[in-house]
Amino acid sequence: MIDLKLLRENPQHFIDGAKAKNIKVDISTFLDLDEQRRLLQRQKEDHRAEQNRISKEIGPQIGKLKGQLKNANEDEKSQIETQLAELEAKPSTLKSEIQRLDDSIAAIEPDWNALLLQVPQPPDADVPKGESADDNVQLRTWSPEGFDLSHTFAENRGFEPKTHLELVESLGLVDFERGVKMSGTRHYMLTGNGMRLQQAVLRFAFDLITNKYGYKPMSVPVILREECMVGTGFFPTGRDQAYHIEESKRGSGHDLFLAGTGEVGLMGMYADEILDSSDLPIKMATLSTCFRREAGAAGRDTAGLYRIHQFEKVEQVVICKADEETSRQLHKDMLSIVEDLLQQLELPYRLLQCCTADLGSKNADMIDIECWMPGRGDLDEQDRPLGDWGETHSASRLYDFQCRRLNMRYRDEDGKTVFAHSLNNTVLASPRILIPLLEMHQQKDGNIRIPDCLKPYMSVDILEPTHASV
RNA sequence: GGUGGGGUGGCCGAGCGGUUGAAGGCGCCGGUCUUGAAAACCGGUAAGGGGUUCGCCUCUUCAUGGGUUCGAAUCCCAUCCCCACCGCCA
Repeated sequence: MIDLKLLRENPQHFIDGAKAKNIKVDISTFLDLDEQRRLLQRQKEDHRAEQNRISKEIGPQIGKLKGQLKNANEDEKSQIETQLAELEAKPSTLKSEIQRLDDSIAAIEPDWNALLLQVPQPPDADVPKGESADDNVQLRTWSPEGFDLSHTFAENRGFEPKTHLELVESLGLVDFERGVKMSGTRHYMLTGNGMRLQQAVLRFAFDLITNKYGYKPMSVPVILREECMVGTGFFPTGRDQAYHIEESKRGSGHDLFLAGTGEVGLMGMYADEILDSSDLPIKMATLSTCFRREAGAAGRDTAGLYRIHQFEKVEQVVICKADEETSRQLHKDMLSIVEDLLQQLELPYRLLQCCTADLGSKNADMIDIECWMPGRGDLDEQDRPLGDWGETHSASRLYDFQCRRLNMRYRDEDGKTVFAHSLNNTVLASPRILIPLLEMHQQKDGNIRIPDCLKPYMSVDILEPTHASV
């Protein structure tokens, strides 16, 4: 959520921000509603103040009279009752007026609130303007020794690469058919060494972030209440991307949603809390199953492990003090952890500065990391893919946007409560990471070399075409 | 699923129709004492919204939403959540 005061002071900044992000939200209607709401509220409060004043004045009188009433004779009784009726009638016009104002406010509030939740965080000034993901800016690339990104895979390695689809088939690493049989399109099963490799790479990533970089290991719920989804900024905009469990329709409690990322649980855990500032920055990592409906992606990346409904992800989240320098530095730190990881995995990657149009509603700034995937991209004359970058990581910098929505604060030196800043980044998501891992480490004979960093986590050094079920 | 008990400030906890925004304690801040610290003692210490001549003023908030009442933390209804025991069960 954006800062309402800032919006009132400088609406143009938010109008421009939404426009840069290609997000449609009617800010001028919101401001009208906001003005009306404030006016009504002020009137109501004036009436309330008056009512409270009267109430304080007549309260003790009523109490006294009621006491007298008990041991009064008939004449006195009727006199006292008249006085009581007079006193009790005093606030009645105020009451009905307050009721009327309340009703008016209640009529405005839902629209007011819905619009406020839709106002996106404006992109930072140093984020490049753009119309689509095509305008993202490459910051730098890295590739392991002996792999020159200006040449094709074949030129580097001396043989034509197979795609990950071909590799998982020949090596028996994935069973797509049965995954689809049970759950439908975009489902899969990792089998044998496929599952071993995924477990290895996840565990390697989790150990790296928690042991080497000191992030606190956490488990999180992935079935969450709507408040968590709204609080983290995934709702209302991304509502159709989440699986919805309609528990309320079964007469029990409330609805639940499946999280698309561990971030929801890691951030939601501190909702409505005032954190101890000496605990900041809080650095946490979780390994969780992620669920995405991929609504609107029909027809895109339908084959293979790239775009699927269920996957595993190691996620890093940082909650820090509300200081731009601090959160910018932490953002860089989080990216460098991923660079360390990908370098150990010996996977070529590039850093992409996302342009304004690609940021989504919650981010002030986002940097994606893409790995080189030889099996992706346009096809050559032989109908073989030329290779392409594929997104594997996304590092978000959000200022206080999430913490505001989650009502997550800390106390600063002066004892004032301040909304914290939050950041998050992928550490590693699988099976998507298996695509570059398999494609880049394939050998001429079709086997897969296991990089050194994964060897402690694997029972084999090389993946060979053994029987799929082993 | 059944029965019972609960949800109060940063935390613990009292209050069960009227100066209760809320006793008491812990924590935190300031002071006295001390060479310094601790202890002890004294004082202060909620959040959010609106307005402001930036001194303050004002409204809301005791799980949430309704209701009763001149007046609700306190009574009634609904919902959510937590705990205990029993049943079932991975």
